[in-house]
Amino acid sequence: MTDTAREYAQEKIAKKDFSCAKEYTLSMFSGKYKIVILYHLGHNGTMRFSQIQRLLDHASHKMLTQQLKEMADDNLVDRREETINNGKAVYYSLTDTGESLIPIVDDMFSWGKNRLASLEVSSDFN
Amino acid sequence: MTDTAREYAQEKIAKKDFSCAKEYTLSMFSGKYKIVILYHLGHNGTMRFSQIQRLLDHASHKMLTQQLKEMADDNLVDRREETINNGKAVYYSLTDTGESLIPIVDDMFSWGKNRLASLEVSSDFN
DNA sequence: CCGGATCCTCTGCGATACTG
DNA sequence: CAGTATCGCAGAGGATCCGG
Repeated sequence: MTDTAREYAQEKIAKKDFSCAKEYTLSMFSGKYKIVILYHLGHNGTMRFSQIQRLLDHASHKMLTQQLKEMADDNLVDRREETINNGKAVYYSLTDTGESLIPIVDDMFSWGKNRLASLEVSSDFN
Repeated sequence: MTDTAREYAQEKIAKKDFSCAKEYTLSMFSGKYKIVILYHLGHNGTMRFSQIQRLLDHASHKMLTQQLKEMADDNLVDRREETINNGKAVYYSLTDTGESLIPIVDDMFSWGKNRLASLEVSSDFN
């Protein structure tokens, strides 16, 4: 994102002003794809960059790198780089902090699935 | 938002394609201020437009109307309009569907508060 | 295979002004 | 008071190229 809300919360925290719980919380989630990334890492464990990219076929290379970098800065994901003979392989996994978000992420998606299911049922009457 | 993700999910659903649980779920939350609005409506009950606006002092009039309209379209909030002698008063409250999100919203914020608290502690060592 | 830098396009969103 | 319409710009984000 390089989102304004994100920067706003980070500045306050940098100044030891912790009176921004809502802004802060949102800044953890609000990035494009972040929740989906958390979800996949939570359920698949460690993944390479290219694996994540394959799962998010709408996300551009740039966006993905950006989001993952932010999440690493926020200590939600771990980034481990390995150099192979020809190139490099980068592995991402959840930190403990990232893991602690998984229940919430799961709740969000199961809420969504339920809601979609009820929409689907009521659409039978069209 | 008039967000692309939101439109994407809505189009699929309009075409009776329900294979977009993640996109759909995110499109419910991802608007600017939506989570905070949910939070306040969940904890304060029915509120007038101007009351909500006072709580979100960073949100412009335009954005608030827009977000509230989207949430009403998504059936997360109820909109009740009353005409007073001089002008009009608009009351917003959560629908049952909106209510069903409150536990998740609460979890999000309490997660954020915990996380902030631990950041605060570790900053004592600077 | 991955990430960063540059360029260029498109859009989110604020400001303003107008309706009821 | 609440919502809509128009305009304008900063910034998000895609495409592409390069460097490791």
